[in-house]
Amino acid sequence: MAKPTVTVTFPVRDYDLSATLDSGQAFRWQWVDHAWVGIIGPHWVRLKSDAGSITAETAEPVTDWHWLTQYLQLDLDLDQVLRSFPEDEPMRVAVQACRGLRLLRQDPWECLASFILSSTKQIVQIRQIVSLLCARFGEPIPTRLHSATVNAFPTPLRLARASEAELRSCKMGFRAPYLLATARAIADGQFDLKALWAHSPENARDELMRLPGVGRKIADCVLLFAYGFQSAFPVDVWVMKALRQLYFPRRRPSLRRLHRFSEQHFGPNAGYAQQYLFHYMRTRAKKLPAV
DNA sequence: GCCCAGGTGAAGC
DNA sequence: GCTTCACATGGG
Repeated sequence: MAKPTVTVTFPVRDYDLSATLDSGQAFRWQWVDHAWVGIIGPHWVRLKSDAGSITAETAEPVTDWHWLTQYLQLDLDLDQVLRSFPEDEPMRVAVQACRGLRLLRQDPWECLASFILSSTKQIVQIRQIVSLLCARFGEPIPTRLHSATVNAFPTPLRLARASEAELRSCKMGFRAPYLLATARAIADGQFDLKALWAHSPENARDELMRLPGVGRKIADCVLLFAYGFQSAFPVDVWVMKALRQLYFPRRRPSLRRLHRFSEQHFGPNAGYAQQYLFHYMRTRAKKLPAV
């Protein structure tokens, strides 16, 4: 067993850390003094990225870094994923625009709760809501920051004990009853997030969609960003725009049609392709406000 | 003021 | 099956 340390460096290839942590998968990462600062489970962590490596710094000595390598998916062969994409012009452009973008492997509960809060919200606002929720209900955890206290993501049990009004005070509006009911279902043991690991993607999706406030899109996000079902293909407003503009320029296909198209067209790593399309559309929109 | 945001659920056909 | 609407809140 390795000696406990507070820092570690991993060699990486084709890993765009900023694109990955800032692409609307996770909502707690902050860019502070040329580094990404965030919370993974009970760990506060600061990440710096160089040409061929990622360096992590924690608050307390660590022997087993699996929680981090798993979260960042450092063992994934990105080339193999990119090679599985369809060879068409839209995918070439999207990959070229953000090569090195990765999918994270997040905690299912945090991912589920965060995306329940995401509906018809901009990413900056989702961040704000999640931040308020953690500050108000999350357990304090050790940090190397002197300026602020840092909290873990609140447990289902803690949120289950909250009132709807308390949740609404975190600016989540009409999403409050959904989050509360979902937290209670999980805290009660009526719903078992761990059991989903054994399911097929389709069954796991059906299960997730039984939860209040969880429809097809949010279920697909959880399948993709937490459970690692890489065929899951969340279709939000940006991906819908991407598919319509890039693949159906002068028609207006239904959402159902787009789902069928995504299943047939993008292959076993469709979810990865989706994230490239999503990020491409968003960054392009930022650079070219007219389009 | 307006329109939009990593949507969902209920109600109407 | 589909379409329409309400639902809070804040950014541009």
